Amino acid sequence: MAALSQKHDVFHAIADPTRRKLLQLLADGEWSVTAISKQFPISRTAVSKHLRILAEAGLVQKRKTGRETRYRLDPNPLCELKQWLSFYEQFWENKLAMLQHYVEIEKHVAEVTDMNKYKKNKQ
Amino acid sequence: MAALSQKHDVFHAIADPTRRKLLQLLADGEWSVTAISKQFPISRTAVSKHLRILAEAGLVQKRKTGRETRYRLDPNPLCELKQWLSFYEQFWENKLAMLQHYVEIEKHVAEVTDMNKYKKNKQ
DNA sequence: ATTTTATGAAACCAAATAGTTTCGTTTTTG
DNA sequence: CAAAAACGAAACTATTTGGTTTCATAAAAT
Repeated sequence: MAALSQKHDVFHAIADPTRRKLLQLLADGEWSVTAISKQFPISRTAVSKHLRILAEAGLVQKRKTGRETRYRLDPNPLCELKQWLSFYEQFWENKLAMLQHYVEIEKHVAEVTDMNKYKKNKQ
Repeated sequence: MAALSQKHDVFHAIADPTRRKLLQLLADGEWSVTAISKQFPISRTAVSKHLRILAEAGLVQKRKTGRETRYRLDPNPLCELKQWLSFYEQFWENKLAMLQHYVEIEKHVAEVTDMNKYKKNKQ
């Protein structure tokens, strides 16, 4: 269900370093294609194609405003990645003491997950 | 040390669905190339090449025993992925609304850093 | 000693990737 | 209206990818 076998999934989308940089940039807000392109050493068309791939993976959303097309981050598909990762965390959490910081996050997640059992709808 | 810019990084390694299945299989223990190949519809040589890519990314380790080469999971490089992901977790509050508690810290950082350009994208 | 098994290297191939340049369309600006 | 700006589609190219088959080598089994 989460693993819809579309042409461009999240794993593929984030495999490219340029696309990861695009995501990082778009975390900052909404940008037009030209504005984005100025931050990269490749052509506008190349950037545009990367954005299309990110959009197909659901990682960005586009909005037309006049002659501009603006893109913004949509991080939701990264949940699939997180789920995938979570499976492997059991294998490393005992090994790596150096990840103190991120292990802390895990603790939080674990606590929250436990809280699910008696959660009150807060929305 | 984790972020060595080698030819096959973690992001690239896990982009391929076959390689993800390999990792999943190897989570189960140590397997010889032939044993692994029997679980896949592709040739042994193809599996072998995938394993090499995984090994270059540090995600599996190999051990020769007699004429066999056995591979096993090494999840440590996934930490880089986790770190990458952790940056974006602040943005997907819909899915992990319950993490608000923790995310508050991150939001503070984000606001201070990006005060000028911060835009709220409600949907 | 011979054969079988396990494996990687090499050569090859089709398709996908990441990039380019060119061109047409739409919207804004002068 | 005419020119410029913003963009995507299309055609083209070089490289990478994921797969194959073939072959050589080392270890195990007969």
